Amino acid sequence: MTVVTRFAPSPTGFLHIGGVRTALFSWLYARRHGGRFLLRIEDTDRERSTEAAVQAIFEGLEWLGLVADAPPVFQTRRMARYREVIERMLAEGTAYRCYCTKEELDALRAAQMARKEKPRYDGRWRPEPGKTLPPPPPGVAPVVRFKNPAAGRLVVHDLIKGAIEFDNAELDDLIIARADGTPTYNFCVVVDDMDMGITHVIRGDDHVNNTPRQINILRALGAQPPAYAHVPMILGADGVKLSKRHGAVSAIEYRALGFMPEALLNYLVRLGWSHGDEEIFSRERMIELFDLSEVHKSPARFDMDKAVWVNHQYLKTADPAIVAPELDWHLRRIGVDPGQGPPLAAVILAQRERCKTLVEMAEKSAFFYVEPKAYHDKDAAKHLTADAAPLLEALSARLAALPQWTAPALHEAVNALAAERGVGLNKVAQPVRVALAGQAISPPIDQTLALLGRERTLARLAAAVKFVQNRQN
RNA sequence: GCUCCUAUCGUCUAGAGGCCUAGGACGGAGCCCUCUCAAGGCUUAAACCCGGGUUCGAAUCCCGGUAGGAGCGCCA
Repeated sequence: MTVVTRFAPSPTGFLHIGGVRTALFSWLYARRHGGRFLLRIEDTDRERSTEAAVQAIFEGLEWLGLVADAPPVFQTRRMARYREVIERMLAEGTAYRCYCTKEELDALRAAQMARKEKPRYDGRWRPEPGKTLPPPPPGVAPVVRFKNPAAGRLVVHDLIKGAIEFDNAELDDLIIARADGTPTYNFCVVVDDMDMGITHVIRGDDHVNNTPRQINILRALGAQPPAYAHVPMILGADGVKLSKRHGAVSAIEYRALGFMPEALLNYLVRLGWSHGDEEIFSRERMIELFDLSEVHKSPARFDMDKAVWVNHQYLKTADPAIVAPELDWHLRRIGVDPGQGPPLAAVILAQRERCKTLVEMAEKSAFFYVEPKAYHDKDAAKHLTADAAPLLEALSARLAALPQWTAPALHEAVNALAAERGVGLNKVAQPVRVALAGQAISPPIDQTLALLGRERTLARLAAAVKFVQNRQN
């Protein structure tokens, strides 16, 4: 049997990071078993679903590389099919019409709560042998309810949580079609999973309580229920359900925060899953090792510090050709055109040890492409001093005459100057840093010079000398 | 209230009855290295929710508490 998994978000907002993790698990499981991963847009809630949200889902999944193996299924385009199945169930007696009004139902619920019972439909329109139903009241459009088995137990063999038992008596007759004829969530899910040939439903564990109902509907339809795996949700740092007030919850926000897609995936896969002491997993390695049976049953908290650490591991080791497009995106985002200046790959190699995120890398690398707006106050005060000016001038003259503009030659030139003047290397390097980068932070000075190029270097050294002189007057 | 789920350092986790004096990672503290910022190396503090049982032996199995979470919609 070929494994078929699916990710089924509802387009009512952004692509939630918790959703990304279940999508990742579904994707990995399919890949691991040579199966197929499908995408389904659950847009039956016309009120809240938006086209923008659909686009956000596509965009997020594409950035992360969690691509489906077939075009997405939209539930709103399957209404005819749902109606057909409802008619069939009505005809077969596994569903029935219920003429209760919302007001009646609200009153029922309130009464049950007052009696400290679990609120549930009392079955007043449920047909039973020997039971006489009241005549349908005029003017009430009926809903359709599923006729759930009244007795017996049902056990869900969850691939993550193990056996979970439910009493059918606990499950009431849920509505599968509204008064206006449109189908409801639990019903659509069942029909879609059946029609799409889903073999493994991997979803958030807020759905465990829906599972026995869905299995019962599937059985009523004569279909073989898929295997289920309910993954625990992701909590914020404070242990409360991850929400907007925790900062970034939308997957795409992590791009803006400076994450590499592979790093985000790596961090996410380690939340609730592990393989011994390994921390870093390439896509291939995840696919090779991932297994639902090793997914934790308990929820995990999102730890931004660790996520950033993982990101740094990727920046440090990834092929610069992979990082370059992302850095390009971030530089342009802050108004820097990396077209004129050193190749991005070379800058990445020089910067990646000291940058944990692409935001940081872009900020620290902008000076290779544009003039620093101003000197960092404290750094200028400390390093662009009267003592430093002559050193900058001397270095400038030396560099202007340097035959080879290469890191080793530049290294030699700077060292020689410091030695001749009898000062430590830092006495030269630090003022040069501020002159070139605007602040006392940059890659090793020889690399910085090599990347910046002769023309820009000489111009900025001259400007720094002028800056010192102006301040003295 | 009812149903269902969960429980190892601050956080993510290893742990399948003796290998546990509970291991790793992030973060913290300290030291070393060093032209800045980093990176790196070394050292260190830090946890089995509680109570019963089973067993020669329990973080691991069972029961009961406690705490947290999810669900109980003509939402998905």
